[in-house]
Amino acid sequence: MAIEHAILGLLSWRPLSGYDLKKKFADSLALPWSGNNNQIYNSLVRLHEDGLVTQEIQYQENLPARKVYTITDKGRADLRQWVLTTPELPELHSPFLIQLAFTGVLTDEEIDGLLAKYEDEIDLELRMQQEKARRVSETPDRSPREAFLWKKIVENRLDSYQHELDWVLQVGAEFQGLKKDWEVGKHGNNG
Amino acid sequence: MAIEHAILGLLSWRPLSGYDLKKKFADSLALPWSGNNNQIYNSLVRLHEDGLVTQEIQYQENLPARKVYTITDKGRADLRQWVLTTPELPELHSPFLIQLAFTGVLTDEEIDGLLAKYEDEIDLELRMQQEKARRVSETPDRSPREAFLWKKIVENRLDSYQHELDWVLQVGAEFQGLKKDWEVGKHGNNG
DNA sequence: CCTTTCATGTAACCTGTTACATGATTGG
DNA sequence: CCAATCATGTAACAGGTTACATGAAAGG
Repeated sequence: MAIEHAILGLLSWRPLSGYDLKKKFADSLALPWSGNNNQIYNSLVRLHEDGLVTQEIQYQENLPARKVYTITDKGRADLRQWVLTTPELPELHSPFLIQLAFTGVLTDEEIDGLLAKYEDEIDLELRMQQEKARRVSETPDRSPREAFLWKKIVENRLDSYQHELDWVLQVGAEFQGLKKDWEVGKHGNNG
Repeated sequence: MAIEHAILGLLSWRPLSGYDLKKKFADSLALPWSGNNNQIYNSLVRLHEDGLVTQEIQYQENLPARKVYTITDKGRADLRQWVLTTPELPELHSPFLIQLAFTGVLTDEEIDGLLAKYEDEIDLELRMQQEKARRVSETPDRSPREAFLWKKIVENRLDSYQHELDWVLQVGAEFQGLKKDWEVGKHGNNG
């Protein structure tokens, strides 16, 4: 499971608690998980059972106890092997494209509206992610090589939004241009 | 659920059986589902229960009976409403980026190897999808407007592979250029 | 003889989400 | 007084996959 290896990866940098990991995932642009408890706490139990991490309970004054996890040699070996496995293809989940596929029943204007809404959403999301990327550095105290790769990973994600934005702008523009042809073609209007 | 609306969308074109739908999904570049039985047959049961489709059993000589589903007015209304809902943002699932994020333990050459493998895979997939796009037309007997939109949907998917390919080529090239700097920076090698 | 096509359906599993549950401490 | 932070965990659900199960007919 990828999230277990992502957890192992973060633990290979320094020991962390479940709560720490949760925040890392929630704040990260590079690690695309929501940081929900279920996955993290259950993954940690499995990693512990498999001997890939060790657990140390730290009792604190005035605060709940923390379970701090440290990667083991077995864990490092497992991580290394996983990182070297043959890469999988990326998958794009775009519910909007499905919607667009079945707009046959809509008017040209309704489709214009949908495209415009989608454009606004992508644009907003892109700006927010760019802003977030500017604020937080995800690779403190890491090597220049790792800093470079993480920058490229974040770029990949931001570029895919930019690419989507470019696409919708172009579709919108071409759609405008073609509307007249369609009107001529059918000598009437649609609905 | 999006796949139920995709099914409803296809049924809005013409009545189809579960088996027909399965093939449509399996062959489609625009509809990103594998076409597994579980989803399709269960979705059809739900759509039928909700009165969005009607079912007609067609008995055949020398072949199993077909259950052919036809969209109802209620189904068309439901589809129209869904198509008009506010678009959701696309999600990119890229396990490779997670792998790359934790390559700290690898040598520069091992990372080169990973990038090259990923490039090959994306390139191969892109060619296969392009070939498939050339072979099959997914919008027979549809309006020019719908043909245009479906072309754009397929373009979106192909472009996202092309974009990924461009990205990995650039990362690979930059990585080559920086290797020397890193060597100089640490006056040694890594592993 | 074996594989593919036709056609329907079920079972088991994996990954991910939101929401619920508990409970002390700190800060506005 | 209310919300946020710390910290762990569980439950219910949604969406997707592969594999199993059945069985006739056609084609190489």
